[in-house]
Amino acid sequence: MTDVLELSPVDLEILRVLQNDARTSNKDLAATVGLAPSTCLDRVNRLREAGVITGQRAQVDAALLGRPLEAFLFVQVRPHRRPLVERFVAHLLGLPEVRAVYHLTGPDDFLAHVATTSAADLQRLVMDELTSRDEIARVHTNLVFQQWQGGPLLPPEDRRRTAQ
Amino acid sequence: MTDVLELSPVDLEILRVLQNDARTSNKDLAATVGLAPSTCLDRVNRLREAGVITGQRAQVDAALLGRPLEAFLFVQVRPHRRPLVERFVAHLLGLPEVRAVYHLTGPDDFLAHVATTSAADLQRLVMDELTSRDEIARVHTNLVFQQWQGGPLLPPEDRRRTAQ
DNA sequence: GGTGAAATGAGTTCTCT
DNA sequence: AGAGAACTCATTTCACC
Repeated sequence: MTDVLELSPVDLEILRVLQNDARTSNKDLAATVGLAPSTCLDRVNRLREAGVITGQRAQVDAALLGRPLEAFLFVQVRPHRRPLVERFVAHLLGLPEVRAVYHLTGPDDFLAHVATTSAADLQRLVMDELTSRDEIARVHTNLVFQQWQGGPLLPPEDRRRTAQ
Repeated sequence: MTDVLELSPVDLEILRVLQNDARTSNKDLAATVGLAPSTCLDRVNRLREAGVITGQRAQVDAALLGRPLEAFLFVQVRPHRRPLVERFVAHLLGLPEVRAVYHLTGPDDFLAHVATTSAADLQRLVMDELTSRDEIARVHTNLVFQQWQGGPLLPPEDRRRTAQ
């Protein structure tokens, strides 16, 4: 848990591989980065303990799960005070449609990424779960046409993107 | 690759567990969902082949990697035509700061989630990589104060959130 | 579809460098 | 910090229900 993290080139390679596929076996990972499996396992464990790797989650196809309509909701919370805001965020995170919530600067305080079954479901979400609440001043809704994920996140000095 | 996916309660349990931790061992997963390991492995493979599970990525702490300042960039692309838009998105995805890109409805066409090293780095990103391009009409920048991830994404009929 | 045993292969520990 | 052997345990296959 040091503030100044020393990440060797090998660590960066590990982070790159695991951000592409978190289920890469330790044996394969070791071969890719040029270490013995035992040594490689050690480095991965260090990265976990240091908090650099925070978790690994399976990603799912929202449309195949019956949620083909995604949207971003821009929400203005009226008295922008902490207790109200915390309860509002907790409420959002309890909804099955919510993929992520962001607290932002700017005129709209919160941004929620949601995945809904239909336009009717989206309308219900906005009206019954958001605008019906006292603390919600305004909600703007924008649909998601398409989305892309960036490559692995790496420290600034190691700018190189690999082919894969 | 069927259009109508039949997801049993066991499949949903599997999706829930793997969205929490994609490295859950097949043995543990089988025990959790109440199947023999061999059967469980079969179901997970089916979910992969059906495209329901699209991948699994390690998540990293952007701040610990030296990127403590995250932001959303709202970008208006001027002639909103396909070839221009595709090159613009490809350019964005090639930048090491970009975590995700979304094509949206509304006045701002694109939304980019970025992780930068500093305000100066963010300024450079906006000015040198975005506003300097001919097709970019406008960029609005909002900083991210805090962010939260929603729970596992599940089909609409199975609304229940588990305790975790 | 589900199971359990058997074979294969990986994860993990330990000692040594 | 890294390596390699040895041990342990999980993954995967297959014949059967």
